[in-house]
Amino acid sequence: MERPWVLGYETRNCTIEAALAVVGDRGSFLVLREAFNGVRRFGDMQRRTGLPRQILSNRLRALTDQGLLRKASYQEPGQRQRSEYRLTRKGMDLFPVLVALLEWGGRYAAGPDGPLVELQHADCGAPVRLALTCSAGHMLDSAREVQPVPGPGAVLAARSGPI
Amino acid sequence: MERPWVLGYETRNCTIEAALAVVGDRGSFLVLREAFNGVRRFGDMQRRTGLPRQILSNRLRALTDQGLLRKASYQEPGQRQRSEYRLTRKGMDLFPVLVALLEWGGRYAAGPDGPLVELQHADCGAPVRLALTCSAGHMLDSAREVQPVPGPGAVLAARSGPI
DNA sequence: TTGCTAAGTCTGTCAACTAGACCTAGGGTG
DNA sequence: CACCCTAGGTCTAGTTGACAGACTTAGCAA
Repeated sequence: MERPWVLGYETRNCTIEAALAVVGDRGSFLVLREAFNGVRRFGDMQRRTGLPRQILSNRLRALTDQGLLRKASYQEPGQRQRSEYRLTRKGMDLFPVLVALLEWGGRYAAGPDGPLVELQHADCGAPVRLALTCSAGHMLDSAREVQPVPGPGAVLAARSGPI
Repeated sequence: MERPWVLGYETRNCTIEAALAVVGDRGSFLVLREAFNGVRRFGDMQRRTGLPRQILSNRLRALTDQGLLRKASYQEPGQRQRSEYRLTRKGMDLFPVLVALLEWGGRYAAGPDGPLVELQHADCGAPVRLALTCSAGHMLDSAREVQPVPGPGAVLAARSGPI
């Protein structure tokens, strides 16, 4: 059997791993999900994610430190000043990850009633989808049509023993 | 400030949450990353993910139980029969999630040298991208152009107190 | 002065992760 | 035969992290 080429390369500095270091836990995903739903306040986040307050606090701080969220102040009439959390551009750019999870969950893990939330194009109201395409304009239906190749950051492994 | 409509609805049975219940941890993502790279064997997975053997064992079993991987046997000449793990269709359909993470990581978390792996369309060799589109054919550039609306599974919350 | 609320922090318990040693089955070697 | 080698695990002990629930804080209102 032919071995995949990646086995000859280092794994260090993988971009997926770097991304997972920022959002690689359930809590962060739930927080981001709510942020994309427009939820901004601590208490609302807590009710909707079901996370313990401390975990939520940690996640919000971590996501803010990483620049995915930005802490802002708001004040309702007759209330003191409070904080809310808003997505930054960096955070918003994670949207495709959430959409991909939503689509997969809808296909394989949904309840009988269908999804709780659907996504519409704000301009035209049509449903939003993720599409895998190539820059030559072809649509890809499956991971099988994709070939991983070494990128510019690929480093040959110091081979210890036979590969 | 207007409150987001989701606050009036239940959070139960969210499809994102259901998806996260299957793959919502770092280990599972790393295993899937390697599976998409073509890695199939326990030892190779262990070296490349850096996961402790026990965690890897747990994740492989969990992903197999969930039907994302399938355990198969292989035998090299002069070797005893061993096991390998291959992606099922259900597992392969998670590919967009990994691609989304890869793209985000490439933009915001990559090292100076660029990505380790690039994705090519197997047929034409052009680089593969994930695109957010609507079914009317528009391309969306940002999460801001997306409007979440209640889906068929949305359930109004039993309101306790003012919303 | 007391109470209310949002947004936290503190504490104790329990589950999960981690490192590292150990085990096992089949084949090769002396 | 007796022994070693390897892939693919399991076992154990120690540490970290998640969780539930109580407590704290700041500002406004009665």
